[in-house]
Amino acid sequence: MSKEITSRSEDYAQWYNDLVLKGGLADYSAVRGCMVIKPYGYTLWENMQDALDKMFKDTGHVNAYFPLFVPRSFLEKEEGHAEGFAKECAVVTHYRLKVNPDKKGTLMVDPDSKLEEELIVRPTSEAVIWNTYKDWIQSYRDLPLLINQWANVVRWEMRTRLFLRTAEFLWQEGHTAHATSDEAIAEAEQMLGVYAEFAENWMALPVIKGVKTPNERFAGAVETYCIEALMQDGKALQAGTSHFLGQNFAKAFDVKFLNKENKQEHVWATSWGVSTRLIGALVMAHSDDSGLILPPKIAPFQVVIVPISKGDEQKVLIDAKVKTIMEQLKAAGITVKYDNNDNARPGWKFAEYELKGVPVRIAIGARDIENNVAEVARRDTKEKMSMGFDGLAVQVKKLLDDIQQNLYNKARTYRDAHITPANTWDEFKKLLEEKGGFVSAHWDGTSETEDKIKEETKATIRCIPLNNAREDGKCIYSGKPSKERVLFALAY
RNA sequence: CGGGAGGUAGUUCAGCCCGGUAGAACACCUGGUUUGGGACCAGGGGGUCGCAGGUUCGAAUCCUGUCCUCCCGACCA
Repeated sequence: MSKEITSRSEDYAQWYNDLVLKGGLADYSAVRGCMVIKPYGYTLWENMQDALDKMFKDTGHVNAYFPLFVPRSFLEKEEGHAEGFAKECAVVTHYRLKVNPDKKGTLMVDPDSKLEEELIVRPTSEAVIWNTYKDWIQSYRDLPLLINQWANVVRWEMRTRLFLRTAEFLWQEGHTAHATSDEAIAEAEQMLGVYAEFAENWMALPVIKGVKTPNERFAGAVETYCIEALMQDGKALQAGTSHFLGQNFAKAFDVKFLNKENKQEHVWATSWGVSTRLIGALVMAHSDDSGLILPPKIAPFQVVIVPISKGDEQKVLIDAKVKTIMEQLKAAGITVKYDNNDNARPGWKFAEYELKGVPVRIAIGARDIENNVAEVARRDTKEKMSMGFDGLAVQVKKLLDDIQQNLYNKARTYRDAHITPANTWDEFKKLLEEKGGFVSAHWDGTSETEDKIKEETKATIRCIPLNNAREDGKCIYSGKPSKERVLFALAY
């Protein structure tokens, strides 16, 4: 099998696919638009889940699970929401198959099993959840309701890409209900902060926090907050969103509570989510032409040990030495894999674990045992160093921290170098075409202008950064007055 | 959903134009030699040629339909 990775500079799309496939994260599947997440990729996702889940719980949330199917009538209730998702829903219309009488050995939909009301495979769970919340919320004492669910959702996209846009994907969706608007807005902002912290501290992925323009807003939301990341090809990727839903869903599903003054009020809502798309972001942000580079904090395993042995006697010696090293590393909280598979030689394994992005590789041969050192290689810089066996865990721990920090710094430097102000329309177009990245420019605040710019350049407003500096200027396109700059970019 | 390319062994692909017994490399299995950056020798196993029709004495190859994948576009809270 070819293990060569397409060069990033030659064909970015192919480079990305190679990374995912050859890095062992996922495979294409025989089912339209869906993918198989392999154990290595799923372990990565589990590590991400663990970190996020802890952050959710630390901010007072609990997990629950709601049904996969949404009756059509539920989805219809919030109009904007319904329209936004209508075009990409998988619909269950029948509940039974039967043997095809005209053709033995094949099955057909039993026409007698037609459902009176279609069931939609959830593209998101607001509808089902708000229908439930109606029964759970009666008084202000029931609020706030802070619930998250880990689930799969289905969106029938026309064109799919591994992790970035698949027909079915895994995610978490938080759905909260509050007594006041302020409290709900604070919740939406808090969760955006959680996402940003996760992206930066765990994934080593610098992100920009901001709000979406009305055009890019979630269907049914009053305000959509987002974190935007920059990929190595200069395109932006929406990495997570948090929505202030106002009272839209409360009104659509008639969710009211009795306040302290004994008056009925509609509750205020938020929803927020991140998905396996984050894995795509990770892949595109940190990898090189040798393969993936995974941040130590979420890597499926942080260290791989490769033995280099000549003959069975050495093998026994090395196995014994590695055993003590592994105990040392594990005691320090480091996850480690020992690959003493006989089939592959060291050189093959070196290349393989580089493809998989394992942060640190330790090679140990008889020579090393004699000298009381191990050869330690870091994936991010490919630098090799010698480390004594004594206190190895402490040094490796330090190295892992260093790699985590270095990945962030590198991505941050690249990102910061790719936020460029543009003051004229020509400059704006030139920047998008030649340099890529975020272009910071004045915008007159209208959807019409936003649409026109998209039509002419394919660039969209990624976000209006939070805490944006006020600055008087003129719209890059229409020349009308503007009070602040917004970030444009080509996006995934 | 439009345009393009494809689907043949576990993987990557050749064979198709011009119909005539199913191929290569890598991977896998056995034995041996090896092991510090993708080892070598010898032997071996493995494919209803995506699926369904049609043409033909005969179809991986020609025709029609269909499903799936990739790339570009449209679409994408």
